[in-house]
Order: sequence, then C-alpha cells, then structure tokens
Amino acid sequence: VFQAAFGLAQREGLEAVSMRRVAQALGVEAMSLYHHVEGKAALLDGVFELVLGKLPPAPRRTTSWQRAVKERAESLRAVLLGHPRLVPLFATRPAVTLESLRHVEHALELLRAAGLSARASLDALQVLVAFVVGHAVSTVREGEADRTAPGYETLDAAQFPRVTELIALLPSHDVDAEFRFGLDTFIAGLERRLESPR
Amino acid sequence: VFQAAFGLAQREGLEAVSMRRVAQALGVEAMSLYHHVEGKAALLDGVFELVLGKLPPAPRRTTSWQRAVKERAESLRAVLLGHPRLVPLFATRPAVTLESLRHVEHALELLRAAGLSARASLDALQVLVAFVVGHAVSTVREGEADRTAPGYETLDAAQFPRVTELIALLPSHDVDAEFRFGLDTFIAGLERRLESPR
DNA sequence: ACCTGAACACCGTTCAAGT
DNA sequence: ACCTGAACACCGTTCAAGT
Repeated sequence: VFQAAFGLAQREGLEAVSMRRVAQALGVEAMSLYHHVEGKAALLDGVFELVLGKLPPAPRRTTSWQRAVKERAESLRAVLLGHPRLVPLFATRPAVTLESLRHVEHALELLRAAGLSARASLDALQVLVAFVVGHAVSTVREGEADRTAPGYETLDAAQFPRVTELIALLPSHDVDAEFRFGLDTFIAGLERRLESPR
Repeated sequence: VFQAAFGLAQREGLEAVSMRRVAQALGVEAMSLYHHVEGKAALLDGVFELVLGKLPPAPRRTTSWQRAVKERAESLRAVLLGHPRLVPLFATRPAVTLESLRHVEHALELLRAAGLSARASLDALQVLVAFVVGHAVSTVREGEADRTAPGYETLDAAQFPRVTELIALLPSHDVDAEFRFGLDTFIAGLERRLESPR
C-alpha cells in the first residue's frame, strides 16, 4: 500500500509523490487511493513510518552508556542517509509515532541508567534527535546544485581570513567525521554534567 | 521584490507562496515575475536570505568564548522562531549565502580563539548550526495537529515505564530550556576537548 | 525592457455514478 | 465495499504577442 509511494519517493524524490503517480504505479486509476488512505498527508505519514521501521532494534546492552548512545545515533543517521530523498520527511512530519515508541523507551532507559534525571533524559533525547536529523538534512542538502555558491575565487582573503583558510580544507572534508565530532562532543558534555551536577 | 513573497509566507505559510499569489499581492499579472526572478527556487532563495538578514551582527567581543557562542546560537534560534512558517526553508535551501559569510567568519574566529584547530572549528560550526536548525524545526513542528498521537491514555505503563514517567512532565516541559540544555552540554563538551586534546 | 493572455502539463480533492 | 470519470480550483513554466 505505502510501499508504492515509498519506492516512488526513493527513486524520484518526494516531490514526485502525487496521488496520481502513486495510483499509476499501482496500476489503479488515481482516485481509488482515497479508499485506503486518508489523504496525501496520511500517505506521507505512512512512508515516514516505513522508513522509521528500518531502524534496527536496540542491541542488548553490553557496553558503556556512551557507546550505546553513539550506536543508536549512528544507526539513526545510517537509516536517514540510506534514504536521502526521504530525509525531508523527518523535518516535516510529527516525530512521535507508535512505531518509534520502543526506540524512545530504550533510549530513555539508557540515559536514565547513565545517571540523568527524568527531565534531563528527555532533554538529551530530544537534543540528540534534533542534532542527528538536522545534520542529516545538511548532509543531504549538499547534493543540490549550489547555484548560490558565492564564487570562492572572488573572496576577499583579507576580509574573510578564517573562511579562506577553510576553503583549502573543504575538498578533503569528511562529513561523517564531522557528525562523530558533534556526537562525541555532546556525549563528553553529558559526562561532565554527570561528574559535576549543578 | 522578495518582500511580497516574504510577507505572504509569514502570513499564510510557505505552501501559499505561488507565483500567482505573489504576483497578485503585487498587483501584477502573474507571469511578470519571471522578469525579476529566475523561477520559484530563486524566489525562495531570496526569501531565505531576507530572513537571514535579520540575524543581528556579532557583538563586540567582551566576554568568554562560551558566552559568545551561546549568544550567537540563541540569536539564530530567535530569528528562526520569530518566523516559524519560514523555518522549513532552512532545512531545504543551501546554507551558505554571501549574506551569511560575515556571520560564518565571526563564528569561526570565535572558535579558533577558543583554541580549536581549523578543522575542529569547521566541525563545531556545522554541528552547532545543524543543532540549532534541527531543534528549531522540531520546536515549530509542535504547532501541527498531532493526529498521529498514539493516545497516551491507552499506553501500557508496564511496557513503556520511561515514556509513561515522562508524560507526566510533558505539560510543564520547557522547550527553550531543552534547547539551552543541548547548547550548554555541547559547549561543556568543547571545554573538555580543549582541556584534554587527543 | 517590461508586461500579458492563452496554453501545456500537471496538482489534491469532491462527488455522483457505476459494479 | 470498492473503483471510476468528470469536474473544480489550483500549480510552475513556455511562448508568442503586445506596448
């Protein structure tokens, strides 16, 4: 049912997902979809849950909470980057679905066991998800034609020394390493908070 | 020129921004817009830059780098939440515009002065922006009708103890405090990294 | 140079009609 | 119950024609 929309979105992008196109992919005559789905919003929600379903179940806890948090965040990132054209869904659709509750429960338990309060574990989870999704969005965005690119060659090195300095690094820049930098840094911040709570 | 599109988007949302509606708002006959703007994508880019232009200039450095980084991040968040219906633009449009280069340069200088390497300052900036934008997206998303809401009352407390525990906290949950939690924690992580570089 | 009307190839959704 | 055709009120964009 949703599989057709999912496949279409993955092949041709989210903007290609129309009631007409999806119906056509199903060999059916367009308006019939409304008997199986509420409308287009519900259709996209279905696709969203389908993607979320690809998140692997939480592994049995065998390591430190730090490593476990990293594993969950990297798994989510992997799912997102595995379906680059569907990433915008995660920035548009409501985040909480029944499908995701098991993952949420596990993540909260992880953070509580690390020593965070109930409130802090909620904050930390929301922040982690916002970061992973936000960073995935920015990663995927790179694929676009950067027509706005200000033409780096014309950049005034005297006015923008730091930017100029970074342009040399840009070709070898590793966006996955960038993600791990953010994740590790945030986890280090959590550690410090646990050592000296205020 | 772009002001009309900006006003329309702010009043009625991004999906109301069509060439026809914008032209109508200008008292002109629709297809005339193509003489002033490349197409719809360019129009949205223009609106994007217009919003970015509202970011206040970096204040003269008078405090610690920690406070300066917080101020920049909170300023960006304030601009985003000041135009809730335009936030999705930041998840769709290319991030680097000439308009934003001054801000980028300042932020990089800030992070370098704190002691980060060139590469680390790039990572940190990208991560901070991804977090601020990602979190703003999630903040704004709350305004939507959460039709997917799984009906918390039917939730199995035995199966989801941590989630159940949090539902009680939810009514009094402060999303701004959540943002500051993330920001403070990330900055604390940066501090630790500076103390013991590896 | 700038604006326009008509047209093309699309949208989501409603609704009455079919089987 | 499920599917359909026609219709409504929209889209972005092209293009030849006007001033």
